[in-house]
Amino acid sequence: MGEGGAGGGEGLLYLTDDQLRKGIEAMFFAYRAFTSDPDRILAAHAFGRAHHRALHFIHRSPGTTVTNLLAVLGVTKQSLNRVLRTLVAGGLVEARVGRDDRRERHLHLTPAGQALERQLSDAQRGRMRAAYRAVGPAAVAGFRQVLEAMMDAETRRHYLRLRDGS
Amino acid sequence: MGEGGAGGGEGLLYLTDDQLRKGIEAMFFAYRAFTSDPDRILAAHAFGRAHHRALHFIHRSPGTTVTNLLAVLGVTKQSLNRVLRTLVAGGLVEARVGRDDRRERHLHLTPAGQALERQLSDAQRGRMRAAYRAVGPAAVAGFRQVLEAMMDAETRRHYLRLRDGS
DNA sequence: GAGTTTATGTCAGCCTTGTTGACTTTCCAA
DNA sequence: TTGGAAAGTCAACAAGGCTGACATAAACTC
Repeated sequence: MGEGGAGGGEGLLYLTDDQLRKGIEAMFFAYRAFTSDPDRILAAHAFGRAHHRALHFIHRSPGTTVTNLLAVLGVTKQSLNRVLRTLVAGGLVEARVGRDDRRERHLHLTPAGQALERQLSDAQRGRMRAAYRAVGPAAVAGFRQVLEAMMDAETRRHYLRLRDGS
Repeated sequence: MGEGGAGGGEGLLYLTDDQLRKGIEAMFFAYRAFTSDPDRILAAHAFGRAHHRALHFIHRSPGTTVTNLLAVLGVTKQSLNRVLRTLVAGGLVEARVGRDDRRERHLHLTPAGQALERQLSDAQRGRMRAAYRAVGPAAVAGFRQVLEAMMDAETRRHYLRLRDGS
């Protein structure tokens, strides 16, 4: 019946290649906007996007270990280590030796780190809030549902643990 | 009344900092998944994400010029030129001198370029289709609405021109 | 026809952020 | 006491951004 091979006609028009393509392009353009505000702030501090990610998740899970952060961020320890080193050197992050297991480093934001994290997340939330307000709660619910359905199982685990309170 | 300062109580709970934070984290994790399938394919061909973006938009707008592609992708000409050079050298893209204005290069995918683009977009659409199917058309509509509301005005212009047919 | 602007390409160099591989130190646990 | 996990370090490399400077051809303008 001309629905692009989906057949049946029970309202599957939203699964056509054309609709999927529009969703793909929307993700590309929106993600660029999504990172643009923090990027501007970071540039002024001589930090990059990787530093923002580290600050965000340390803020979310104070006292988290390097290994845990590694799993959440999905990068190598060498890559993360370089970022953490500059954050510690810059006085934004403190790496405390673990009490129970003294091999572990528990990561915390310093007051300066909290200030920058706040500045970055304020900017990012500002854009998100404007978008949410413009489209209303029903659209927002759909937005989150699609994003969650796109994640890999492993990634979703990390996401849900954060979403539902660590 | 305890709605995080939004006040009024007319169902503004979806605008709390906590809800916004969940949306931000969902964007981060979903975007990583979103790019993971093409990234795997590209790695096997010794290409990167930048090549994928160029292939995608040349496929979408056959005969587009370098300047136009520059505006859509939002990168410098030096950066794009490096990518285009390898795509032309690899026989995936053809740069034809313009008829009316012979300074312009009109970009087209070769059959090999079309084949790779198809492989990449099939993978990306596959993930998107599964997510769409899992949540249904209403959620998908909300997903697109939020993404479009997040874009900068300038970016949205490019997006809409593509969305509604170039 | 001369001068300016536009479209494109190119060279050189820099930065961030990712990668792999090899190795060391620390230290918990069997 | 020994094996292995956690953490850190060094070296080298690549992708893909960036800036600045410059070249060329073509189109446009006066």
